[in-house]
Amino acid sequence: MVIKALSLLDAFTVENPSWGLRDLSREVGLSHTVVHRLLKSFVESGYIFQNPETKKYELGIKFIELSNVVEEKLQIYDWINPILEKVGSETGESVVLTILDNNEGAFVKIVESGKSIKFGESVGRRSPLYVGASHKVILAHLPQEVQDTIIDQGLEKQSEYIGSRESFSEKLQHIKNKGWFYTAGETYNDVAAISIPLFDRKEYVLGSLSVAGPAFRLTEEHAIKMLPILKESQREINKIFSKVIFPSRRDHLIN
Amino acid sequence: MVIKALSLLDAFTVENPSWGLRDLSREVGLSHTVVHRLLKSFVESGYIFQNPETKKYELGIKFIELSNVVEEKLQIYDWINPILEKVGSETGESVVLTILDNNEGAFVKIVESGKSIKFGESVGRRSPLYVGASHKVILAHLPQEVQDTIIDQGLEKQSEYIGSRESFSEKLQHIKNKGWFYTAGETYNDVAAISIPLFDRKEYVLGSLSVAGPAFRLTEEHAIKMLPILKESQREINKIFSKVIFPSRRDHLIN
DNA sequence: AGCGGTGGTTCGATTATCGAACCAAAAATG
DNA sequence: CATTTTTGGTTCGATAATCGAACCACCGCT
Repeated sequence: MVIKALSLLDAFTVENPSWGLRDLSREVGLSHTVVHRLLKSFVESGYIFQNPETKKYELGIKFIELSNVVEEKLQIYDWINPILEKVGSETGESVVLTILDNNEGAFVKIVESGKSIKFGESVGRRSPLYVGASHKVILAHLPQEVQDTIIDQGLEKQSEYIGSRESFSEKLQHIKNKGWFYTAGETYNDVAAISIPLFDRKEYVLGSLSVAGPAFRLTEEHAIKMLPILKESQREINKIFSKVIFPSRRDHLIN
Repeated sequence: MVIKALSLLDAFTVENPSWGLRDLSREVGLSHTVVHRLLKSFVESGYIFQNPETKKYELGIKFIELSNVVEEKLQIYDWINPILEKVGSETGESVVLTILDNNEGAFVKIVESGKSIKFGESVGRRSPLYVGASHKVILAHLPQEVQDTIIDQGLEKQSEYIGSRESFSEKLQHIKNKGWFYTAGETYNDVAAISIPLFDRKEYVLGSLSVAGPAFRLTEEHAIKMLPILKESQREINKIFSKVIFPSRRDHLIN
């Protein structure tokens, strides 16, 4: 079963990039013999590497190669990066491209600010749509029913992020009307961000563009000054995404 | 069989990033029903994306996420990139980091030159060790038996790259003695490159560092002037790779 | 209408997967 | 420092998923 095999890969994260056989089998809830056989296949194909000294397993360089295939296809290097970098140099803060994928938001590209205190997140981090400005601005532009089911999920798992259903729904409505969203110290105490949604050719939300930085530097007053450059970049990126179809799962969120 | 499933992914390259079901099944030599089921699992897990309009399959954004896990673990961003960028700015040409993986060399990082005519290759491209300067300089530092088997493979498949076994072996010996290698117009007519090998803590070859550019600009005379900066960077990268173990398959080439 | 192509599905024979029980060796444990 | 626990890894028969011929419906082209 391929899905079982692929679920192994999800265990390898920036925080936890290296796994022992038994630990991994416990993490994914499969017997260690199964995990061992799967890992052996992954190793043979070059997708997972076993450190010969520690015997621990980690992701192999094949992922660097394949990610480049995706990024070339998306023309990230040619078209999107320059825009993010422009925003970065004009604002002096970190710029984050978030993409909607299967009920979650994922950071797909981060342009770090040159300053010593920067946005500490890294590419590949996923979280539910109800946490963080960059994610909420996406959620706000999804259909009402999808918002409701995602709020339900949030109330079950991490109700501290939501509060009451009514206030959260109103907040989303408010975000949608404004077309952008600023938060300070919501997810992480010292982090502030301003986010603006991105759309595809059919005007469906696809992700968001954010400027993030330390809360003491990126005040709301300061962030609002960034709106013109954000809106300009939003238009440019929307134009790109009206031609290039982004390979993320969001069919079920739209129809 | 997971290996069969993973062999699908190898079909997705920069040149060929998008596949129809039937085309792909012919490419990998599996019945289309099998490929269909495998693709369905990949899609479900987010590793492959099906373009809803063309129905064609392509790699999903999960690969961008996982490649970031690898690169963070390797501290590519913190330590290796700055070195490559320094070489790039000092030489004004493209800089390429090639890694030895399973009888092949793979481009893992490329820093493009600012000039309009640049090195046209992209990350993820793999080729046998007997083609190109960056690969030959690796081959030259592998054990004699490994060299012989790889030369055998080359003579069978693409003897035009080798010529006679004796002259090729001598060339490799020569490269090893010099510790670097320059070529112009060998693999591609207009491309020249100078390469220097990289080693891990046990002094085994791990990859190579190259400066590449158009042959008319990157003459041998010009390339030799880059040797000091290349050797300095070689030392720095070796130092990094003596601490961080690179996740590439080369055990069988060394013992 | 007919042809050859596409993506996708069904179902019984086949074949790989699963996991308890098993090593040897390396860490903890007292 | 002998004992217990835990590690990565293997074996093999019962079991459950994979395989693929034959099958749709659909599309584009003569």
